[in-house]
Amino acid sequence: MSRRQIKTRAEDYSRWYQDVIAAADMAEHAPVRGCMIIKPWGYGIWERLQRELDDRFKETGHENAYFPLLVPKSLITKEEEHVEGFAPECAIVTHGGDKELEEPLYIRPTSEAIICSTYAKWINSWRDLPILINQWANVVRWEMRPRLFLRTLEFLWQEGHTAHETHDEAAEEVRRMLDVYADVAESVMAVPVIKGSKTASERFPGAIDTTCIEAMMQDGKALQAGTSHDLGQNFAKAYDIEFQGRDGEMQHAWSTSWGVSTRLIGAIIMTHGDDDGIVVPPMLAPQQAVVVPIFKGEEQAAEMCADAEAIVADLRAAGVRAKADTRDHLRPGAKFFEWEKKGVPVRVEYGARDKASGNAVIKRRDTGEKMIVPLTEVASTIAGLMTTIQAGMLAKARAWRDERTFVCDDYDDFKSRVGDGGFFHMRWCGEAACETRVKDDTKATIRCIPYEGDDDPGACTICGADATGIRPIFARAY
RNA sequence: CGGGGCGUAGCUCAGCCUGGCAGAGCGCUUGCUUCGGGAGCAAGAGGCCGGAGGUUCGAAUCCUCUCGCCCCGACCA
Repeated sequence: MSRRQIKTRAEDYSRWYQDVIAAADMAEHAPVRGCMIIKPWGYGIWERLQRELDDRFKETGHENAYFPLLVPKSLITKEEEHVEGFAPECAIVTHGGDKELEEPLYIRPTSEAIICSTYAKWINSWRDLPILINQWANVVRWEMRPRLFLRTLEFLWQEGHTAHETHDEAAEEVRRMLDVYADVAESVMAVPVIKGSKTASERFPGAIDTTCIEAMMQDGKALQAGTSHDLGQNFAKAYDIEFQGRDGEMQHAWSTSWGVSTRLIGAIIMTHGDDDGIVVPPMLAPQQAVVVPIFKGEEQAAEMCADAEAIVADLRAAGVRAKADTRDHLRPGAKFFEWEKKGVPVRVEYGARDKASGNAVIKRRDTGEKMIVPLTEVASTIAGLMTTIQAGMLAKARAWRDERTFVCDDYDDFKSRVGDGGFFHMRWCGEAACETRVKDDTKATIRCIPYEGDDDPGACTICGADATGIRPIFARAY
């Protein structure tokens, strides 16, 4: 029957993840450990995602710019916490041509250093603020355990860097961009997320507040899908971003930074994929519909392929990204499997039988549902399906997550269950000691303290001391 | 960095223990037949057996060194 190339999720989740990427032809390992070659199907998804993000950045008043890859060591080391946080994972260039450099150059692990030091030159007056800039870039972090898309040494991302006159403005920016991320995650990627703040121990090095969106993967583990940082005046002080205020006094600017990366593709895979491959949400699918003509012999091939192209033209006119798979060295079944592994939202089958009846067969990737539709209605049906599927995927993912989200008041119960995955809302006294204890006991961490929820004061589930506010989410994470 | 495993065809691997012509499946090329869920047959192409050194008449196989990768643990978008 079917020749399975993909381990099932139940057999080996981690293997499934890798198999799915290979089967969908999205990416492969590069010669350098931890580096990734992103192939057209994977990159196509990234391009769609970039566009959705970039449009929203522009709508919220940001402009794109580009800062260099190489950063002098002296600049990197200015912000103390920042250095400590990133130094262990920096790649450093020591030679230029055949000469050893006098000052080593860091390959950016993130661009606060180069951007903030530049802002210092750009900003003199309160009239120069705010500065709202984003850049699309690659960064390098020498990670120990790479995984395609989720954690690679080099990855693609965007990083927004803004500077403001007041802390209120900066804080507003931090939340505005977090909202943008949450919107893209849910309405574009169909990945439900929870917005919240990190605890001190999980904060970006140098930030006073790190906000994040957290998603739950199908194995119940959490994935940080985006972050937006309130940097306070820490970087302004380290990099001398000073301006003369409305009152004539010199003061330090308030800065923010925020980013999402190609990791989001990993989130899509682990949120929507099934044992047959990935399932790409319609808004991100490089092809939303593929028409497979079915034919016998050369004459019929020409005829059915022409008809298939006509269906594609209808689909495009209806705003659907579509193509016909007219390759003649593959039989229809092989094509069906190929596009299924790639996660194309809808497949159209069209052969002599359909031609005779004036219909086409439509198959949904997300539900597997097959329907027979009159030719004249194929384009409009599929155009409608795009929104149906998109919404269905989000609803399904949300239901999955909610089923694995628990309110827990018994630490022993938590310890015995957290290994199976899921989000656990427990009361927390706010002490780092309790976080550490949870991590030592279970490898789980506080993923975030959500913004939405009810204050629920009581006893800290871990130590029994007083706990106030919204319950944090404890979970194992990627 | 600790523990474990692996480097042989594009891919997955067998062969190694016990030294003696370089192998299989998949993929690829060509042809014919096929074509509504991963096609069949036939003929082909494809190799510095990770690298270096050693033992030997002879090394993919034995020995030494080296490089690289994968998996499991300590860091992370």
